Amino acid sequence: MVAETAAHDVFLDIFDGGPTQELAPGEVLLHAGARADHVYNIESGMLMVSRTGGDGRRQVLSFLVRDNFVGLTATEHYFFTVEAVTASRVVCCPRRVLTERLASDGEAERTFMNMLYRVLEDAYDLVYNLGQRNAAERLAVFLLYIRYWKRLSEDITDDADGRLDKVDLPMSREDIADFLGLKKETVSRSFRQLEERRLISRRERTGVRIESLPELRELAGIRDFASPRRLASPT
Amino acid sequence: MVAETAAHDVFLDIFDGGPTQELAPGEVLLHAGARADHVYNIESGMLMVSRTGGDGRRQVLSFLVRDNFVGLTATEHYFFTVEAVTASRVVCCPRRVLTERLASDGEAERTFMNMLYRVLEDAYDLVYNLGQRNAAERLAVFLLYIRYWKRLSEDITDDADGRLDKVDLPMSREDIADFLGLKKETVSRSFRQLEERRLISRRERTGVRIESLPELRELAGIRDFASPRRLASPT
DNA sequence: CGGCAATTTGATATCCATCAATCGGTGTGG
DNA sequence: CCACACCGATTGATGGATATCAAATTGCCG
Repeated sequence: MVAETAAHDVFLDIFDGGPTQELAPGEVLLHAGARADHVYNIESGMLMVSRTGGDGRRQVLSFLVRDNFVGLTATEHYFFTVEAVTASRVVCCPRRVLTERLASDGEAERTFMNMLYRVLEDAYDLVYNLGQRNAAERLAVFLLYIRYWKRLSEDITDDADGRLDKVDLPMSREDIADFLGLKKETVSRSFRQLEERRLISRRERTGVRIESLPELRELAGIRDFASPRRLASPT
Repeated sequence: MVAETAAHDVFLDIFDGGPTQELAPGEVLLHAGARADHVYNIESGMLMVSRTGGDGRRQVLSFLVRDNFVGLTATEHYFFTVEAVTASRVVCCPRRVLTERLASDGEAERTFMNMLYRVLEDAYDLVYNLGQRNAAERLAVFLLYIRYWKRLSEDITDDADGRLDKVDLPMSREDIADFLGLKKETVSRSFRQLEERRLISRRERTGVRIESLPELRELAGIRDFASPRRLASPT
């Protein structure tokens, strides 16, 4: 895990001293179809990547946190829309700078490619989740996913005091629904179901406490997430 | 498109003279979890990439045809299982050879990375399909997907004689179901539904003729597939 | 405290899964 | 060449999970 961070740092310096941008909740950082001129790194907050069909149906593809990349694409245009879930700060870097860095630095390029592989594995995790699991199982996977991110973005290695079992869900029920391929009412009912089975408890709007991690994992059918770090997301 | 093929050829030569392997329908080329020692290129036939959960649920992640890569992974082990759908022939190459080639040849590495991006876009297409569309829509997308592959693998650029509208589905209904997150009975009923709406007609087990491409596209909610080529698939 | 938006809860409808036959093609042996 | 058996696909009947529509509640912010 530490090695992973170090590897990532190999080219994080392209953002050093770059202009930062503050985003309010709901603010859009970049639109699907716009020219892909820049890449961003997240300094704080949470962003959301989504794709909306011609008929308005929206699929949320991922949630991004600190040190995740935004704006990666092989083409001239962004494929997805990225917006802020919570107040966030991002650093900007011309896409050309990243490109040139990768072209001139073999180690950076290999590291970057490993990042892409991880993102791909995440995408396939989501495919499995949507294709094979029911509503409660999808929500269980989602909670473990968020918990995992929290560990990473807060650099928690030891969880003796159980901080990891209190996860915060700043996104709306509808955002969660669009991520899990469900409707918001079904998400609500699935929360209640997990609560009645004593796997979680809730406080206020966004707070969830994991009461039984083993049972939640069993429901999710997951030992743990395979990828040691989720670093990038193309758009 | 031509440029794309040329770009691909940049490192296809690593397979030159390599040992080939014949696969019978249903034969497994590589297992999830096995050591990732080799990569393969498909010379003929069709393969299928899938992932099976601890409880036996299976998600098919993609179907692969000529010149698709098999066995790509960032880790020491394959993540997915790859098996033959039809009788197939693959060429083998030690993974190290590919790695070294990419490390020493910047152009090859960039080309390879673009392949990865395309695979990622495919994966997100599938996410949208599973998360947001109903059974008939998913099947419509699948048919267009197969049709698109056929165009690529047979190098059809002009379709004056309508060959593209006759697509062949060599995989079983269950394979299709596991790809689309449905059950085989639902796939059957969805075929019938498309037939009753006169969007397709069927001959024998595997033959489908697209009777109204515009209407099929409208149902799928797709103008066309964005990626000019689908080249690789990690495992 | 009051009002608004998000969430939850409730009632019902729809779609897909499940279970159970039947069909149909394919291959085999008489 | 035909009869039969087998296996995948289709069709039918029913059940269950999620969507939809509507109302009540909660939390949030002025």
